[in-house]
Amino acid sequence: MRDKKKAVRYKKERKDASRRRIVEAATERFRRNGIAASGLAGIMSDAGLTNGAFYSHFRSKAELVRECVAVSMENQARQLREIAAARGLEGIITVYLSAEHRDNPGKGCPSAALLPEIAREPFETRRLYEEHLLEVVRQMSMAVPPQIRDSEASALGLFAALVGTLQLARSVKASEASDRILAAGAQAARALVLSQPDRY
Amino acid sequence: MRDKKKAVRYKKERKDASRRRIVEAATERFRRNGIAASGLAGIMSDAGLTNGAFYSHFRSKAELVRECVAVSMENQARQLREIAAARGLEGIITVYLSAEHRDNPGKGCPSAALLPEIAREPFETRRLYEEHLLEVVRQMSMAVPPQIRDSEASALGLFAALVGTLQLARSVKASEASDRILAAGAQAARALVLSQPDRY
Amino acid sequence: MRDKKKAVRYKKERKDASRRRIVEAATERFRRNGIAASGLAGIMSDAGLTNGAFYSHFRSKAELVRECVAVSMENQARQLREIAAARGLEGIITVYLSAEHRDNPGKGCPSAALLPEIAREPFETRRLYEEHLLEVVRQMSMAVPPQIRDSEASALGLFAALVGTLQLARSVKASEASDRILAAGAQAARALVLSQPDRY
Amino acid sequence: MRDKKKAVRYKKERKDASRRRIVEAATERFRRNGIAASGLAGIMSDAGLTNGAFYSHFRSKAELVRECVAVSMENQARQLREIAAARGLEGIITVYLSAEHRDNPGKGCPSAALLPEIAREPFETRRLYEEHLLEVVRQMSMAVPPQIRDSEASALGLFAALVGTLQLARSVKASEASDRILAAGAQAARALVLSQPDRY
DNA sequence: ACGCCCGGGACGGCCCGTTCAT
DNA sequence: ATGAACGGGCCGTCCCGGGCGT
Repeated sequence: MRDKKKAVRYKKERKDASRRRIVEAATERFRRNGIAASGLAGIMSDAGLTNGAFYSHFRSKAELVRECVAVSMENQARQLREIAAARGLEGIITVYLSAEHRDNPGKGCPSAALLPEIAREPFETRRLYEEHLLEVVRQMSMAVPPQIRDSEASALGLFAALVGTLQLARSVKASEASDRILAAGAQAARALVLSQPDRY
Repeated sequence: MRDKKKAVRYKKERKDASRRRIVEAATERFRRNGIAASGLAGIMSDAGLTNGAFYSHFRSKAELVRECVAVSMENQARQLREIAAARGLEGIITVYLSAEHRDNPGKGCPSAALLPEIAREPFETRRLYEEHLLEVVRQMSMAVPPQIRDSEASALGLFAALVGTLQLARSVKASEASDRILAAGAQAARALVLSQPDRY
Repeated sequence: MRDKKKAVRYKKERKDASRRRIVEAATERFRRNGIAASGLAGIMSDAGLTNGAFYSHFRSKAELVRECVAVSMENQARQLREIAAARGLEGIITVYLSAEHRDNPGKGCPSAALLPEIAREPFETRRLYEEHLLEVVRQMSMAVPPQIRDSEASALGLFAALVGTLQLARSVKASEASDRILAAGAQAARALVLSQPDRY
Repeated sequence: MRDKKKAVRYKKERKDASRRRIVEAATERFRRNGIAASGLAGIMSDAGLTNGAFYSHFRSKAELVRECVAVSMENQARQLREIAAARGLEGIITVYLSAEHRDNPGKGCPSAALLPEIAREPFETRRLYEEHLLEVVRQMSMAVPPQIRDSEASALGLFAALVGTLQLARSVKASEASDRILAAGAQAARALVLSQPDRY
């Protein structure tokens, strides 16, 4: 009995390795090229597999999308918690609105890369997104200075500003305006949540 | 001779009317369903034309996208100017973050509906977007209270916050969280640009 | 106005020619290889077109199947009427159970080639088949000798015997048993409907 | 040594049991959905096994098809013999053309369900089918009344009529015409082989 | 050595953006 | 302006092979 479990476990780990590679490749492609524009064949190829293997891991592309949303949002929540612990909201703003983040959408914030597409996904995907979004916001809200009353609302406003700023910066990339947008967004973000005792 | 000119002129007007209908239909569809997910056949059908007529108006779908970006951004700039003149930034925030705007992406802000897709478009489209974005921001910046020093940066930060907030609200639409997001975004937006008496 | 109609009419004829070629190619392939085993690409290729042209003629493969059922059954009804007029039921039996018919399913009776698949098709296809089947049987029943009381039932029984016999002969083809089956089937068919005065 | 043999024997029995379950599941699916439309995955699932186990039992789907043809035809021959022994040809006609047989193709006559597909199979499958068909016909021919001279030809004609009738009835199933077809086919079948007193 | 199931290609129907004769 | 036609891509499913483990 224990042997069987072990064996199953071992095989499961092998399969999970493939599954993880698929999810990683898909998350990268989705954020870089969009969901609709990312074909399964290309994703599977990135994962070192062929398209025929896809359906032993996922029932449909929609299921893969849900998995990618869940995984990438969880990763983001974890990263935000770490940055917040080390450098506070200032660190989050700096990292989020960095040129590196702007120039690598494939590895960056899923919200900045996918929000309009997520809004058009079926309910189940949106519900999943909301769940993880609230967790992301919660991580940020815990770093909001105590003198700001509604920390969750503040974190939400901050996150929205970050997402919007990054998208704007990406849409005008290859121009100096992009850096100005990042700077303006960072200034606005700081104004929103950094302690400004003279205002209270 | 004059008659001929007149006839040509007349025909040109008819053609322009068709072109305008195509752009209107496409703008609506792009904002509602996304660019990649909007087929030319459906757009042309909405415009009361058939498939084949498209290429006498545009060289490619990419060119249509550019035209739609330009036209919808111009419309937005005009609307913002009018709202700003009548009700100031407060009016802009209220209208932009209204439930009506959230629930009708097809008639709303092109940036909120399309930014991640625009970011993946070729350079020329992004250049065009930047041009119109700056005009939109300029309209808003003119309504920024004078005591705020860098009015353009403020307007940029405000616009980014509005766009991000609306996208978040749409991605969890039909959830009670959506209204909370709109409220939090509006609060943040007001904090960014509205008069703050204690600062005087 | 008349010119326009003419032009439209002319174009319609061109389109109908393509459509007819598609239906002919599909009917041939369906009867030869079965419906499920016949891909649209091969059918379109037979029709001298590429797969992309299919959907300007039919909304789906199912619609093509219906069209093929209707057309091939109509053809069969017409052929049976002609043979019956010239040579009576004896001619029908001889032609239907000929080696040529057995060896060319692609050009032969759709019922013999497709009945089990038709039985698994959606209702609309089966309804269509029934409609045309009754017409086929009616053509045969008109040639049933008057001394047989229920001519429609007799024609039905005859048609069933012909279909079953042809299918059996095809399933053992490449063996002398096939000819014996055709002969036995023909004998049975004649026993069913040819005038046997001593029995009444 | 003897133990080993026993173990081998035991294992062989287990393997044979698996094989039998596969054949049963496949026979059911083939007759219900057709050969081409029945996937191995579904068949193996019905048999309580997984996809990959298939190829330790059969070299290919075609081999499974042959096995299914052989087994189901043998079963049919046995059933026909039993019915003939108890109730003669009248019993065979009644049972074969019953509503129950029409409505349960998955458990019924393989010829009625599969003949056109069998006709398209490679030579070896058709040879196998012929072999078993002749046995089926022999069982029926033994019940043909002695006053009919060529009992095998009569049985062949009868079987063809039964098969054709059942297929027609199935192709218009859920229509009132279906029962009429069964009745007409039964009448024809009886006319072919049952005692005709006025001939004595 | 039977069974599990991941994986490989190929192809299925359908739809896309684009062209061109009318 | 029409819409048939093109060619290629989409997601999904097929049959089959083979490495691993009981």
